Amino acid sequence: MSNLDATFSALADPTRRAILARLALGEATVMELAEPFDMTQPAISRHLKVLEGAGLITRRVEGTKRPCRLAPAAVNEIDQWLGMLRKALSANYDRLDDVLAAMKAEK
Amino acid sequence: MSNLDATFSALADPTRRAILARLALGEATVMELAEPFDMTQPAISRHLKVLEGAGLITRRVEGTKRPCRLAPAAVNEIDQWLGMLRKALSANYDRLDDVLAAMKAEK
DNA sequence: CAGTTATATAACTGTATCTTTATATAGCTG
DNA sequence: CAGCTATATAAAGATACAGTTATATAACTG
Repeated sequence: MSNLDATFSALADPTRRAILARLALGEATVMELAEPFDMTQPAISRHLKVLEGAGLITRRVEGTKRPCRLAPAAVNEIDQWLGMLRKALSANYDRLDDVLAAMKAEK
Repeated sequence: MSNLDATFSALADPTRRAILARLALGEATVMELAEPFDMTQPAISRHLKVLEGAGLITRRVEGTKRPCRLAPAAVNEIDQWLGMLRKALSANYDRLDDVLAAMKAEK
């Protein structure tokens, strides 16, 4: 599984995106992350494992707690890949034949 | 299923990302898209349906062909969501306590 | 119109994913 | 050390997904 596979499929789950949104506010432990969800702790642990595997978060050990925080690597990787699409899209936008085709398709 | 769910899970598949990469070079028909893959035509048709459902491509009718092209909507949506993470990551990077914690974690 | 081409849909199979309950581990605390 | 807290792992079930073959549709072509 390529790293992009792991990253995109990690982001495909709304619970995991919500966890990331929470971590955007700052570090949090597993219990803190689990609290807003109507879901058991093991389920959250698994989601965190997926996020960590994708390089979207890191965890450190602090006694019995495992505080999580956002990691930049995966986001950079996505950005890089999306860059290819963005570039193609803006290039297409500038091409006259594409614009005309789009207009025809709209009617 | 939120639109982000659809978009990210569409991108989680390497075949679909390859199809998008191909479309970044310009419009292509289903057969043209299927050709490089060791996979049957129905499988590709399905992938295209997923990409269309996610708003990543559009198709027009041209006789018996259905040429596909990239669509900007989904990419914009992703960019917007990733923006939240990017912002949080750069904010964290600037915070001294986070930097120190990261250094401690490294040892 | 018959045959071929381009694409879609259906039914099915195998595998992966999300969630749960039950249990294990490891640190903290009285 | 007994028991509580924070987290992880395992087994199991339900649902979703990617692929296949077989078949349908609909437009071109001679």
